[in-house]
Amino acid sequence: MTPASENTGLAQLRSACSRCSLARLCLPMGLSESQTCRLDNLVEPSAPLHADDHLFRIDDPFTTIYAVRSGCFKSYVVDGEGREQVLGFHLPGELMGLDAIYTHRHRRNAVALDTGTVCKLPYADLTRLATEMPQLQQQIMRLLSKDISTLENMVADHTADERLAGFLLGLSSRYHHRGFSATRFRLAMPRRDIANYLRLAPETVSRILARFQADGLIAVERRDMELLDTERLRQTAGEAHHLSAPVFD
Amino acid sequence: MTPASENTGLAQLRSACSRCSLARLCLPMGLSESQTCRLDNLVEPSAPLHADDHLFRIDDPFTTIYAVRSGCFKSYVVDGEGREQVLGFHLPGELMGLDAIYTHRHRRNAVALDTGTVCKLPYADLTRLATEMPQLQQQIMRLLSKDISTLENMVADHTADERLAGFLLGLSSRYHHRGFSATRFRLAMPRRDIANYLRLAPETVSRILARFQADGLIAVERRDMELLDTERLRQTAGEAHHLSAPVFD
DNA sequence: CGCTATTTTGAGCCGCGTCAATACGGGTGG
DNA sequence: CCACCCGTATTGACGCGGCTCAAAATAGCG
Repeated sequence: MTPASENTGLAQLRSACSRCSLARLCLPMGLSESQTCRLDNLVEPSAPLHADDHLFRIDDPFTTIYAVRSGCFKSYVVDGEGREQVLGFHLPGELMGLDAIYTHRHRRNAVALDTGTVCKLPYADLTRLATEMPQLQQQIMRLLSKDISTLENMVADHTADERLAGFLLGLSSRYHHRGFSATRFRLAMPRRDIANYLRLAPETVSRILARFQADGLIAVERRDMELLDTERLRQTAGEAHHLSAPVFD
Repeated sequence: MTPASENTGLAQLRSACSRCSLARLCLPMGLSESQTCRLDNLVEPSAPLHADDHLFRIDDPFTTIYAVRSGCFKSYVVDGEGREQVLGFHLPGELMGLDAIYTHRHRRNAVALDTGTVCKLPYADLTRLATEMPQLQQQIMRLLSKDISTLENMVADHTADERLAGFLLGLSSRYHHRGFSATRFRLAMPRRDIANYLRLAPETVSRILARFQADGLIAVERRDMELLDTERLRQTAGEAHHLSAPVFD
């Protein structure tokens, strides 16, 4: 192998947002090709992670923002009584760690739900680049602002039916934007995590999924989900259109 | 009056973050004196607003970030069935409108609860200045990130007791940071708004306040609130330390 | 094939919302 | 100064959505 091809190989391995199929969903969204190349130099790809591998834990010093490259991740906190509280599921192209900017320490734990990889973005380098690149600054602020909008959606007091319907529609939309089917997908997370995320009991999730199925809204078999009647599902969700963080629309 | 003194007068009127007692809580936090002066040139003070005056409404084009200078403001959305949903109360030094960055349109309504004033910050100018002033960029991102943390606090499924105790402690902390008493303050908002913000029924708020009073935690008379036992109040709040957006600690 | 984690199903109960009535307070006009 | 009125707040009775506890069914895995 020649040094030249070695370099090319290394550059590809080093990340190449410019060639990443997720670029239009991720941090490079809206950046020009040359701007994306400058971003490439910051990004460091991770070794493959496996289920239960943690990316960071609460109170870890905040140095890095993580972008999901493949797989599905979960972020959560643990309260004083040891109860887990799921705060989000993160699909490829989505960022994790943004809420740590304020405290300089992570405010959540982040863990892989299955095998996956991430891109690491050193925050100091990222902000330095952002001062030189107004579009990147804009993009970071837009992503922060979007997280706020999504959380605002979460705080509304929806019924269990609305929450679950909204969650399924949100997942559907996110998978669709990534080139997967909007109506058939595999749930990366157990019922327990879905229930916890939606602030419901696992039993409630099971019961409602069963009823949705009886009503012909969905066909569900363990982790395999099919949306049969998205229109009625949307009516059921009501205001909770996209109960699934972060939202892409 | 000489032109010089006219200019000085105008500059003071034009805002003077440099002289504002709220500077250490607001956007200028962490900026040097000369940096704050550059911010001064952007800021435009508002005419006094009265109760029920709106700053902006949902779907208004987003051009401006608002900083509360005096008074108390409420932000809320209205859902499809016409029900109001309170998303936050905003005290002096706090910013409103940050969640509109993503969509370029406002996602909430903002209204004065009593007589008050705000500072208007044109967003385009602000981001332009931020590219030249890394500390300002940092500060905006920190404030965005803090809003995320606060909302994360809100989404946890606390009991009604925890929510209300957390809300009172949050208000207490915010008043304290502004130089007011941490134990005696006047509620700027009616019970209905408190209940709505905490996702409770107004009747529930009344009942719990009555019980808190019977238990010696507080003394409350209409809008006048006194915290008698903050320690037990904190125990009651549990994880909901600061159920009041945005948080300052 | 047995072991364990996950999911489903059933029974009972409790926190909080809903509905309704009452009390309070601040403003207005006589 | 008092009578009246209306919005806000309180208090009580009752019902329901979703949680808890318990047990059975199913799937993944060594």
